[in-house]
Amino acid sequence: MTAVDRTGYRDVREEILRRIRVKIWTPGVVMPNETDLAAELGCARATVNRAMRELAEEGVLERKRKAGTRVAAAPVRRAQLKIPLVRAEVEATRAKYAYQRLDHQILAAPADLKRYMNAGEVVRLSCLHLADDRPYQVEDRWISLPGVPAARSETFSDVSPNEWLVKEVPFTDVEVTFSAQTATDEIAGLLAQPKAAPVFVTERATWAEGAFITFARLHHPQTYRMTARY
Amino acid sequence: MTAVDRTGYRDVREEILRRIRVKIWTPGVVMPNETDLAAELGCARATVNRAMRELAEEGVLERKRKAGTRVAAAPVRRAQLKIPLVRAEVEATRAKYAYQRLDHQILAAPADLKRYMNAGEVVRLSCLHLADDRPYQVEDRWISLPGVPAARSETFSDVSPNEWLVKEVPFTDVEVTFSAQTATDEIAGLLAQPKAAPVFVTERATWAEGAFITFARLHHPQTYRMTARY
DNA sequence: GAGTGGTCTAGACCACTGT
DNA sequence: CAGTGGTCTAGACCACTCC
Repeated sequence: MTAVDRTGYRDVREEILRRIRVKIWTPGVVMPNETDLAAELGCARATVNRAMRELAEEGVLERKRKAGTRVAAAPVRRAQLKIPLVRAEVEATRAKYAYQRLDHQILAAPADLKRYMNAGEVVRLSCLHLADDRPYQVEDRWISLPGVPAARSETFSDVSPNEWLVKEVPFTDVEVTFSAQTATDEIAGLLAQPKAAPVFVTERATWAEGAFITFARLHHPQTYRMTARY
Repeated sequence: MTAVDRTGYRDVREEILRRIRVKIWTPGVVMPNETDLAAELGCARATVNRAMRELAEEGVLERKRKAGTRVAAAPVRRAQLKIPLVRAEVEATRAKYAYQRLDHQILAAPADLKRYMNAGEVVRLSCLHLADDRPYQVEDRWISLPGVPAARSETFSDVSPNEWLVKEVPFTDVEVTFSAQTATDEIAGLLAQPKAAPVFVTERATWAEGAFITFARLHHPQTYRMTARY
């Protein structure tokens, strides 16, 4: 007895994608509206709405009130990038995670950070993250003391700034940027890479309710891969 | 007259985030269930559900049936990465886009692609994308002929494989990988970069309904930046 | 002005899973 | 087995925007 069950939003989603693949609906062309499609597929309008809304968020459909829903003509697909703690990232590979604080100072905000904060002091940190005792990531970090006063009395000798900040100032607004750069001699040395080796650099700026919190520059050796699906 | 309106899912979302920031709810601790929170905030359970569900998708909350909802203890935040066509990416910077096909052959699938396809022929392409007549991206691409038979008769002399494929085989499943690599002499030359310069490499493998479609390796000069917010 | 998506509600049943 | 989230429904009102 094939239990056909009810038409769920996943079914609607798959049916929509199928019709696009089979070219029943082609890019730029208006599809049926929610009410009609719901009637055709035998489900509530809300079910169709959820399916279409999520496909629109992923960049597959374009929706406009009154104008209706179309298959995206110039698709801008959206991939979800998972951003874990370094520790979790390392431990996910079954490697042993270790952390070393290399440098720790308090100083006036340097010119580099002018984009993020005009004045005030910062905690300046340099750290090394290891996987199975091999260098995994070099972290250069600046924490705004106006933004996070509690950072002044923290030494970061045992807890990485990443983990400390997540507990202290959770769920901030973040901007990440990825690029390929030439390692400085210092970074190359720390990562056990040849001089002028390419490094994968993640730069992360963080705000909480509009107030600047921290900026981090993370350097990975050439072997590093960042992956996403969509 | 302050129009207080109804409590929408965005309001619920903000209220939840506020309570986390103010540490009313802290990482690892169970929050009220949907029914109770809906009653407290004066809205329907479905409204709370949508807010909590979306926050869970972003990695802010962890939800389990029966166990309830908690603030994520080891937050794995999720950033949305927008992946446009190269043309759109270039034109978004108000630069003039141009495309050159450098090489075009049909050959047996090389060993590199064993991970994706065992046998059969492929279209092998090498292309250059330009922004204001300056090299922007070098594209190495392999298109599976078993997967996309129509590719055999296409020359790709005017239309980039990216754009052609999007129209021919829309909305596929994709895996993207980003890394920093050392440019080969050929790539460095095409990108007008010094020898052994670091390049930002995007590798993209594509399937449609389980069938392998194409693999592309995209090389960007060191100046390239990829950005996301969350 | 009219049609479309955007959202909310109240209620229901179900699926999963901790205890 | 009982509590929680997951989803569906039918109906409603609203906001936007094309015509």
